[in-house]
Amino acid sequence: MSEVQHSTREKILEAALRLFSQKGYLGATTKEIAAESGVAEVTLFRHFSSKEALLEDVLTSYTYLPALKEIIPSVSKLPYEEALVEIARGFLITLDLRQDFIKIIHSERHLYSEKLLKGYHSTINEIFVTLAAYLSDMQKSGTLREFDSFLAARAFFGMFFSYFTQSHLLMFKKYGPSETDHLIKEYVGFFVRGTIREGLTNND
Amino acid sequence: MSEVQHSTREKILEAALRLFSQKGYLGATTKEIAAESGVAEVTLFRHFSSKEALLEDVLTSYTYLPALKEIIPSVSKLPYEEALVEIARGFLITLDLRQDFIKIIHSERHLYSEKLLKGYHSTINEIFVTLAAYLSDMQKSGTLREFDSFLAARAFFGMFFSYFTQSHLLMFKKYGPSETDHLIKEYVGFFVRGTIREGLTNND
DNA sequence: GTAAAATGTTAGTAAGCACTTACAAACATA
DNA sequence: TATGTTTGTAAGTGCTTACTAACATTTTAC
Repeated sequence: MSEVQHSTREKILEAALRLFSQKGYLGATTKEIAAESGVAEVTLFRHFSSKEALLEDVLTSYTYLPALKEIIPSVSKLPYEEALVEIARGFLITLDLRQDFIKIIHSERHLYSEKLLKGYHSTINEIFVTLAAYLSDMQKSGTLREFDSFLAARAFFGMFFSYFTQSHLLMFKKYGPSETDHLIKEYVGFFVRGTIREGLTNND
Repeated sequence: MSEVQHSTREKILEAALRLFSQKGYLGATTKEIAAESGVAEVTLFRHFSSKEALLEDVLTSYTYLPALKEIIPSVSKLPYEEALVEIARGFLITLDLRQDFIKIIHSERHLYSEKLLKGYHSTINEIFVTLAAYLSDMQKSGTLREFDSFLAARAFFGMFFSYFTQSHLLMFKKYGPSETDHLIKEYVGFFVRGTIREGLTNND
C-alpha cells in the first residue's frame, strides 16, 4: 500500500470529492466530510471559508481530462483502426479515473458557476477538436472520405461517453475488461467503416 | 393557449417535476413546489404523504420513452438510411419531451429506489433490443454485414444520447433544428457505412 | 525547549427544513 | 338549505444545517 502523505487540506478535498459525487452537494454535510477526512468540522472551515468554496476548490483541483491531448499525437503513426482503439481506450480510462468529478458535474449542474461550466465546455471542445484535427489530416491524405470532422469526433466520443454514463453513472450493464475490449473493437469497427474512403463512394 | 383543466394533484406533480429537474430533489423545497403549483403547502402534504413519496409519484407518472418501440415497425419498410434518420429523429424528440424526467434520473441517482432504477434499465434495454432486432433482420436479408447487433444499437443511440446530454443537461453547444438535422444525417451516415455490407469486405 | 502555528473539544447560534395541528372558508352535491 | 369534501391560513414543532467562538491540546520550526 503506497499511501502518500496527504496534507489536511488534501484529505478534506479528497473526502469532499468522494462524498459530493456519492450523495450530491446538498446531500453531503460538512460534518460528514470532516469525519471522512479524519479531522474536526471546524478544521474544514479553517481551510475553506464555506461549503460552497470547498466545492469550487474540489472542482478546480480535480479538473478534467488533460491526458487525452497527449494520446492522439502518440498514436498518429499507427494504422487508423489501431489508433482509434488506443484513443478510445485512453478515453475510457480517463473517464474512469475522473468518474467522481464527472458525477458531480452531471449531478450538480444547477449549482456551479458559469466560469466552471465554461471551463468544462472548453475542455470537451478541445477533445473534440483534437480528434477532429487528426481526422482532417486523414482526409487530406486520402485515407478518409469527406465528412464533417468535428461532428465525427463528437459521434466517436459520444458512443463511448454514453457507454460510460450508462455503466458508471446509471449502473446499467457494465462489462468486464475483456468485454469492454470487445465493445471498443466493435464501436471502432463501425466508426472506421463509417469514415474510411471506399472505392465505391458516390458523392452527391 | 389550449390549457387543460388540471387537478390539484396534477398541478403539484407538474411543478415538482419541473423544480426537481431544475434544482435537484434536495434543492427544491416543498414550500417552493406548493407555491409553483399555486396551492398551500399543507395541500401538498394532503395529497402526498411525504416529499419522498412525491418524488416517487413524479417518477412513475412521467415515466420514460414508450414512443420509440412504435417508431421502428413503422419505418421498417423504408430504405435503411431513411429508416435510421427517422429513428434518430424520434429518439431525439422523445428525449426532448422527457428531458425533465431524464435530468432527475441523472441527478438523483443516489436517491431513488432499486425498483425505479431497474425500470429505467429495462426501458433502456428494450430500446436497444428493439433496434438490435431490426438490425438483425437487415443482416439476415444480406443488407448488413456481420456484427454484434446489440452493441450496434447501443452505439447508435449512444451517439445521439451523448449529444442530448451535452446540449440539454450540460448546456454545451446546442444546435437549432436545421443544424440538428445536419447532425442526424452525418451521424446516420457514419452508422450506415459502418454497418452495411460492402463488396470489398475483407473479413479476417 | 520554546514560541507559533495547526488542530481538537465543546457549546452554541440562526436559519431553513419537512411536516403537523386546529380552525375557517370555499365549493360541490343532494 | 344542509352536508361532506377540499382547500387556505396561521402558527408551530422538532430536527438538521452551515458556520462561529472560546479555550485546550497537539504538532511543527528553530
